[in-house]
Amino acid sequence: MHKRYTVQDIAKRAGVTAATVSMALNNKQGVSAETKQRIVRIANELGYIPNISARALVQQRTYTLGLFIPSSPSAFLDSYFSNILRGITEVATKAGYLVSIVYEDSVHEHLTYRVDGLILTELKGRDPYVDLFRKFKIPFVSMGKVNDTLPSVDIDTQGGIMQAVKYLVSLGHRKIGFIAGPPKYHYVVNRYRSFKKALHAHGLPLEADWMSVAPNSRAGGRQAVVRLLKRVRGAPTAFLVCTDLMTVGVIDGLKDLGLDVPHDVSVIGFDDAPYAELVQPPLTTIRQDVYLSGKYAARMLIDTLEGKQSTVSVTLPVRLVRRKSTSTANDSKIYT
Amino acid sequence: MHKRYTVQDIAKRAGVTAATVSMALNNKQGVSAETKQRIVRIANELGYIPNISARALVQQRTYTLGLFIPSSPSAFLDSYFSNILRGITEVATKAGYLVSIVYEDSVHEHLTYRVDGLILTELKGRDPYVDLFRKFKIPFVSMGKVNDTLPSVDIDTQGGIMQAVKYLVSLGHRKIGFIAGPPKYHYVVNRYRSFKKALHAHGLPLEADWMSVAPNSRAGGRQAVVRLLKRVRGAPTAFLVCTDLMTVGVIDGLKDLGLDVPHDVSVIGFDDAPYAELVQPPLTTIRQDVYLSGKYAARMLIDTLEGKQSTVSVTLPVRLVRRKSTSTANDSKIYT
DNA sequence: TTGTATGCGTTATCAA
DNA sequence: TTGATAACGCATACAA
Repeated sequence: MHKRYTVQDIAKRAGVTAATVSMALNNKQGVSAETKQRIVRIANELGYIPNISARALVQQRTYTLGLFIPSSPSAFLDSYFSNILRGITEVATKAGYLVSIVYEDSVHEHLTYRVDGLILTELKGRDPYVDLFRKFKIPFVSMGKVNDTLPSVDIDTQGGIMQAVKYLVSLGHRKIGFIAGPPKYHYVVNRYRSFKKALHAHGLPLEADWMSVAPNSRAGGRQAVVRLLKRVRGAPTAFLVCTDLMTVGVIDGLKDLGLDVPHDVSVIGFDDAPYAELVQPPLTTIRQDVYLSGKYAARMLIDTLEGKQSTVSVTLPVRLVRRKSTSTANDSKIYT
Repeated sequence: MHKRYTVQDIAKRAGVTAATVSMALNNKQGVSAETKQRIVRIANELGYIPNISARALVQQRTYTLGLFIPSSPSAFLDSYFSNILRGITEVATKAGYLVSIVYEDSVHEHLTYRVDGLILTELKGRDPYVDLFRKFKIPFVSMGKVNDTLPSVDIDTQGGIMQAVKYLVSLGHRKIGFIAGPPKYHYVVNRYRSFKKALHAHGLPLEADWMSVAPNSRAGGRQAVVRLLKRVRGAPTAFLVCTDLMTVGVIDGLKDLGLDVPHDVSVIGFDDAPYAELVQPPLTTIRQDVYLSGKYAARMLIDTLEGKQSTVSVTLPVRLVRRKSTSTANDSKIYT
């Protein structure tokens, strides 16, 4: 690249000093309109770009946001991170921030001097990192609520699951089971709790037997539903499943047992992953807009970094997408 | 965070000067073993972490790698970026580098002072950015070969497609068509060229009519195959498709025409996207290891940044994954 | 083998 | 409203 101009270069040409240039370019008060105009013009002509490192050094800030990702993210298979990253990066860029990836393994190296704040994903129940970040006083926003005091971007899990259960009830289902992922994750227990509330709201029974836990994977879903149906009599005619990924496995498992989706059993997933409409049958699922979540998270984090008043938490809407994995209740087959 | 120690702090405690500390910590020659040992010990005790901004300022380097992503990446639906990012970040972190995301829209802001080098994805035919980066003298490694002189990490497209065609031939197919994505992308023309070569190697005819171009999307695949089969007589019994995503659409389109995959027509995809084994039928496809590609790219870029001898390009193997979208040739239906 | 001096480019403080 | 000066933390050239 040709030459990298500095405030000095601009100062010289504008017949002022570097300090004035700095003030002018940063819209500080105390610079006359004319000189400011002149300085800005010269800066543009020269294609001046400030040296972030120098600014960072004096201001003790890096102007970069970190996206914190657990080492073995369970959501890696789908496009969760692509989307969240796009949302974050879009608003961060506009605000002059860079977005960096921080993996669990390397938190310590990056904690100091590399990022001004973090956006946290896939938090676990008692997450040691939350404590670490608080101790280090590094600002963060969590994707998914941790507790009521910590800043977070959450989705309306409750509302989404309420829609799903309501829809199942409208199809005649009264016995609804739940297939859960690992309960160490916040989002998993949130989804389960919401499920319980939704059942209650509809006056439906909650049978402990109708719940099954497994890893968040296709194999997990399969295994969970097979185990459940083998041990239970008077089984559910419908299942709410923790994630779309597990839902695919649940459909496998049902098929193993000679049960057809949606003819014999209805299933509803969560997330609306890209493959949700690709699989057979296309999944009825609760869609969340991860891209939008990313934008909110970045906005909130940047606001707090810049000392602006920021909402401590937002809850974004979700909506039920009706596809082919659900139909009217049909007890005949299950009861044999 | 408690206190951030500097080289000064260490120097004071070690009874030496900051310069010596710097040299010791960076393994430069000219520091006695004892003092070096002492300095290192103190640094560890204090939990010293160097201030990257200060270092960057003096060395004119940022110690961050940029992953350059087009604004509307066609591969966004699948986990391409998640995987590549993971590969890049793993090796970058170990080498002390941070990885940042650079979107097309914001290249200019980030070009200077924010990244030391770039890893390029989804390059187009005459990519203006390549010229820009060369003009700015910013080192880069491209995912997918641009030309013979520019550093790149590529996959053995030729080998993979050869395997695929060979497999189809072994199943009795002699009339093989090709469904292509937008020819502005390098990878698309690479795949098509390899296809032509593979046909030639097996003495198979290449009919211009058996090729169809469409956007890299599910709808694109569907549309491409339907158009092709409507205008052509004596149609192919098998298709090679540019991406798994389009392959899903091709299967849709075939079904529209009353054709079953794999009974009537065989199809082979490319990439082995996460959903490749989730769809019906599970796709036979050419698998590439994007994660590994990311690791190589990061390694190469860091080597060049640090002045080490680096390979200008590597070609990683791919392999044919046989699933259910292919079977023995069956002309009966098509010919009616 | 170690110390001294200097500069990287910016912002901030204070004086003019 | 502007200028002079210092400081951020580190690395390096050169002197001791």
